Amino acid sequence: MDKRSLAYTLLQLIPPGYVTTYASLARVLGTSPRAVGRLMASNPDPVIVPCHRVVKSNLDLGGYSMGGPMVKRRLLELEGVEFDSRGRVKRRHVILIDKLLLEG
DNA sequence: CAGATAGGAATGA
DNA sequence: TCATTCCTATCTG
Repeated sequence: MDKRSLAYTLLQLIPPGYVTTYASLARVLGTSPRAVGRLMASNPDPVIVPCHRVVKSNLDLGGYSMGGPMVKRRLLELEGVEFDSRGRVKRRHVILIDKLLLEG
């Protein structure tokens, strides 16, 4: 299984109202966070893949191709994700998927 | 090979 | 907490 497919599969484990981080995905994939960003940026199916549920490790939004970060934030808010006054995702919405796999 | 990226971690204040 | 600095994997030319 190539890393791109695996990344997509992992994203499907993140339910609406939650997000994960580039670093967390990168640890599972065995690559770098930047490479994960690459995978998303060159995403052929940005609608099928919920790539808006991936944010930076410091809980900043990160980038988004389809309309910019503003659109990304709207999508997350629609799913129930809350932001603080500085535009960061609140902690209770964050799922570190690599830790999830370790505990499970 | 050189440059650019939807990032991260260590460091210092 | 913030800004600075350096690092990484992958893509493009």
